[in-house]
Amino acid sequence: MDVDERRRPKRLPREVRERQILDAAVLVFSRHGYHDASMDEVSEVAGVSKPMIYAYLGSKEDLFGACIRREATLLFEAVTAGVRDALAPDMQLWHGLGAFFRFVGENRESWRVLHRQAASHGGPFNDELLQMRARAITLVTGLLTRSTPRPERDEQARLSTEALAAALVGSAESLADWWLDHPDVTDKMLASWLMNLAWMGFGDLVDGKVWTPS
Amino acid sequence: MDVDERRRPKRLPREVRERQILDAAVLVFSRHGYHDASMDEVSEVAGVSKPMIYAYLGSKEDLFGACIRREATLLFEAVTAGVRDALAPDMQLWHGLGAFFRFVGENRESWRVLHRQAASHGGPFNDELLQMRARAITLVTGLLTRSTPRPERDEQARLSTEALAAALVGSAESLADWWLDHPDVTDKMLASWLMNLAWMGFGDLVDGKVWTPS
DNA sequence: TGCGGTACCTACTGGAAAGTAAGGATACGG
DNA sequence: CCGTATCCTTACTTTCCAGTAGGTACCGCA
Repeated sequence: MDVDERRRPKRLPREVRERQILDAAVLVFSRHGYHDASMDEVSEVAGVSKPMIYAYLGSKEDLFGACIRREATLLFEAVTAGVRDALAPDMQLWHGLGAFFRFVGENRESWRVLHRQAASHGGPFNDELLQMRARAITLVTGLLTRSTPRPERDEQARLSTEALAAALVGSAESLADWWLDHPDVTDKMLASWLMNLAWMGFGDLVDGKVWTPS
Repeated sequence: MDVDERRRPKRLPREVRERQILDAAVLVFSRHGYHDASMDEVSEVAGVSKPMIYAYLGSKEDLFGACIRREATLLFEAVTAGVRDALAPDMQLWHGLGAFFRFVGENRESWRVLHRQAASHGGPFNDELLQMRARAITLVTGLLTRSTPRPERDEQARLSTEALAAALVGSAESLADWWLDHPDVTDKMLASWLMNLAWMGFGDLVDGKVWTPS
């Protein structure tokens, strides 16, 4: 009876604690945003005292940066894993969108942190996030570029392609946000809708033409 | 010599001061974000002491809400003014996009406040912003709905149309953000690119088909 | 000229939260 | 059973900033 195991928190290796702390931080940041989240709350949710966080993960900014980095990497890996290089461009896009919405559906908090909170800073971790988005845009840009038959690409064409990639990435992000308010639809429906918009355009959709995976 | 007019701030009517304060607040909020913006800095930029702000505009949240409301209203009015009801759907969209990018180009700070800062809150003014975005989505949804020839609209079709409207609105927002990093392009180019994406889709664009205003 | 009201200020308070000091407890190798 | 590295805590300091108390200067009007 000398040791009550529920009250006595076990000593755990650093690696495990760091994961717990990061998990808690993602949750708290996603709920309150960067500034309204307090280190005290993170420590409470993580079940660890505050100095541990500072010892393991550094300052609040460092902690936030670590969250962003971890979640963004996971998301990016999920998307790239979904894209198979050998496929036709439209099918690549299709799989990429599918992987994206699947990830968001399974990791709501991660998505909130990435998209809402991280975007609203001038801080250093914002770069981290912008960089990740830039990689996504690059990915899509390459996909679009490869899908154009003739390679006479002047500066104008290159710019417009990148812009369209940015627009496409943005529409996926916004659709993911819209999803938060309409939880009844599935990830597959979203992917299919956006795919149709991106590949067919409203002009064709109005005429009843649709895109379907070949 | 009894009165140095430059040092002696004139007594101004409330209306004027409120405008000055709001202008300053939009600037400061757009630079630092909601939390890193201090009322002291707002008061300094506005050329007015802090208690004036509290007397006229209320708390910090109230002030921010007032900024959002003013800027969002301006943006929304600019867009709706650009859309002529009598035109064909594609032309309506075209004019709406043009008005949107023109506004963003002429009001960068407003845009930053609206899109970046306001989105990252759970607070009450976030509703203000979400509501404004919802109105934009509604506008586009109506436009798209009217453009479909046959009105056999089941729930599924209605949902997908709204989702596409959300995606379109989001892509315009993202493109506006992308613009901040690529200042050389013009508002007309952006509107044209996005119009092509939205109406023709990549499938047609790859084939060399383009949309042009009729 | 005095009275009320509005514009406006300096200088403070209170509280929240980032970050830290200093030490306690546990495992483990010798 | 002793040393030492690691895990972990309570309780504190410090800074920053939203919000306010209380008072001054100016205007219109009787």
